[in-house]
Amino acid sequence: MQTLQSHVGAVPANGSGKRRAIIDGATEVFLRLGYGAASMEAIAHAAKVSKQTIYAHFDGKDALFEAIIREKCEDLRIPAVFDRHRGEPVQVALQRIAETFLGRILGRENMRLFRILVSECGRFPELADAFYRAGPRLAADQLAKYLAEAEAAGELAVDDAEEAAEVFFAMLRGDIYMRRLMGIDHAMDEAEAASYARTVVRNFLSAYAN
Amino acid sequence: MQTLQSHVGAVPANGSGKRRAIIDGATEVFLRLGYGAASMEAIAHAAKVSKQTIYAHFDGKDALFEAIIREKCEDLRIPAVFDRHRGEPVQVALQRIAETFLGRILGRENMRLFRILVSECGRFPELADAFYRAGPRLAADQLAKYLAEAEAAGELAVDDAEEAAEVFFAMLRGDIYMRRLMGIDHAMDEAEAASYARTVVRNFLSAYAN
DNA sequence: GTCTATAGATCGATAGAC
DNA sequence: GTCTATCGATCTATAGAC
Repeated sequence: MQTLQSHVGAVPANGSGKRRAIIDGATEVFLRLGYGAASMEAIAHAAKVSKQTIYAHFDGKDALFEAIIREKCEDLRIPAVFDRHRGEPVQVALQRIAETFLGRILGRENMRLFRILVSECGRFPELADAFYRAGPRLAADQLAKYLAEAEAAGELAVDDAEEAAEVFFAMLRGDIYMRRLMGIDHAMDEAEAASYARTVVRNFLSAYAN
Repeated sequence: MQTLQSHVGAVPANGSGKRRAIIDGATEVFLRLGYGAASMEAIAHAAKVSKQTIYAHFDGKDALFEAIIREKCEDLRIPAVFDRHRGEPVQVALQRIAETFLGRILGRENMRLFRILVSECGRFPELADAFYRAGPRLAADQLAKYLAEAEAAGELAVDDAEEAAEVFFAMLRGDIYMRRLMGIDHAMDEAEAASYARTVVRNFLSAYAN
């Protein structure tokens, strides 16, 4: 087994470009077709390399799949939309958070990623866990932290911040998340998302306002 | 092409048993392995018939898959838990509805069915639609009807019954539905479900109580 | 490292005997 | 209708030339 150093060093000027091309091509093919239907030949074609070049960089189909899914999960980590802005009312902050996440979680890339993880959670349980922790769990934890701070500041009445955060995101996903998952509905445009977010925030504040 | 009459009539005493065995075996294998990973040989083995016997009853793998998924979707149609009982408070009715559905939608069979529909919604879009209409959509419509009646009776303040029904089920699914889908969490026991249902009903009534 | 060519296994579907 | 045996296609992974 070669060292990481030599492995990385062995693909310098043009080689690293190949690795990027493989990952990008594999990401596109896996997310579009799913694990089973994605053939190594289709991936090689999408990446514009030969099959053997893929096997020179990755141990096999499983390892390639793991690599691209883990990279996608890292991309999920969201910017800091949960920071409490000085003087910003809770309703405004929640509206901003809701709109941000509606755009993200209902987006095409996230849908494809979630579908493939649901399909393959039996074969790759650790990948589903990685997704959950980098996505829904992290977001809920950060919102819970925000809600707890708002409660401490006397702006909300949440006795269980973690539970409240989960309720917020559950309402945010709502029925359209299921429809999107099954390919029934299309994504919302910004106006629809803003309107739906207002409904969610209103319902949430009805239950947790001070 | 033979008539339906002759086709049904051609599998009488022992033949209809074979057809049942094929459907049962296929259901088990498809829901356990998914569409792609389920081989016709594995299905034949599970049904205790030969592969050719399957092809005598079904046009192919696609047709067999469609048949068993459609049967499963029919099984989803729920009993009448939405009827307004005379004198029953809204809170009690919603609690009963919530507990009933928590047991169903988080159950193992429903999870497996939903996973495979999410995986194959690209290949079989009409099956995903059939599931949605027989399951989540039907339930939400029935709850909306109940909520509208409760509103008319002055027991609730819902200006949009359909929206309120979707919010109710969205909260009911909550975070655990996603965890269950990805195989992270196990199903709730009855005590957990009852406790969680109380939280949902309380939050719902906070937003929509009269 | 990268290519072409192919081995080895498995799958969906079918042929032919009974 | 049901069985055994097999075809043709396709897949992952590898061998060998450069």
